[in-house]
Amino acid sequence: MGDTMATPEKVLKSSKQRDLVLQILRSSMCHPTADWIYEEARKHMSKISKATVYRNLKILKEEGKIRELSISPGIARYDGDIRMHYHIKCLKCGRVDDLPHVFPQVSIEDVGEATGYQVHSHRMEIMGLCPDCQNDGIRNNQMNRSPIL
Amino acid sequence: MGDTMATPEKVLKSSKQRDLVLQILRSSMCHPTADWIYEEARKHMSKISKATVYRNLKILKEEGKIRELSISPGIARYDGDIRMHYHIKCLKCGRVDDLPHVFPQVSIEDVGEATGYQVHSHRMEIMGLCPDCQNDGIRNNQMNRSPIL
DNA sequence: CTAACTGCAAAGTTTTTGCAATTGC
DNA sequence: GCAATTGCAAAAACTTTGCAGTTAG
Repeated sequence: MGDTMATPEKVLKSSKQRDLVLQILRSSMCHPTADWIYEEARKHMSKISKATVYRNLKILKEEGKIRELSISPGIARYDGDIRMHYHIKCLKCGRVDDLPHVFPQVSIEDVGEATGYQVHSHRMEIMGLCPDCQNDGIRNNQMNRSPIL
Repeated sequence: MGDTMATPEKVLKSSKQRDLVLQILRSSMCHPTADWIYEEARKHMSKISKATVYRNLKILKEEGKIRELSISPGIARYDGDIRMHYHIKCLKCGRVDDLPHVFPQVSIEDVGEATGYQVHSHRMEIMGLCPDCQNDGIRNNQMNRSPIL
């Protein structure tokens, strides 16, 4: 027969570690890096390993429960909010905020016709100076947030 | 201490290596990675080192002559076209194309008022399947690291 | 029971840095 | 000359993988 075998679907088990990673991501507002999540996780589960964090981020991403962002070149960041939304990023301190959902929708679908692409999704990133960085000309960036670009 | 000294501005010298990197980037249409640029550069200057490529990419970026893209999580890509334009990326093969400049402008500046940010620039990335990938096997949803490039 | 999951350590990638020699101005 | 630049190699930063032991179903 034609190889019509179903996908060798992997059956997931639950794990404390994966739950923790997801919970951290959902309750943080800073679009953190894997390393930041790892440090956070150690506070609740001291023996958790970085490999486990990376593996679970990958699984959660494939499950569609979290999103992997390309905001900083050379480093992946994660977002526990999978709803369609835009980001705004500070050029000075690297902080990334969510844009209010009311941001005007563009009719992206038209792009498909122009390019031949079959459009699935889109993302907009706006860059500038956050309120804090506009004020202090001092290099008081990063606060308690995750790493800088 | 009235440290009012002017910026210790660094005076750039020209170098064959930097010129080569810039020329490669301007004549390539594939939004390449640093490594791709390095391999390309070796074809013209066999002794060039990867460190030199990285250093020059950084300098060119700071000079504003090229742009660093965040398209693929965990790896930086570069663009020799610094004009404002959008990108469209294939979810299957990872290829990144430019969008026609006619793409409708959004009034981004309004975002400043809503967020308190001082807006400098913005970028839009649209994702989907490129014409080639729409045809062959239907194993989409891969989010792979572009095998192309 | 057994396949998924974990911690650890080792390896793989991508990017940066220290240093002596070279080069542009 | 002097500082910017280079090649090399080593280090740092980020991510994945192999393996033996553990755990959920």
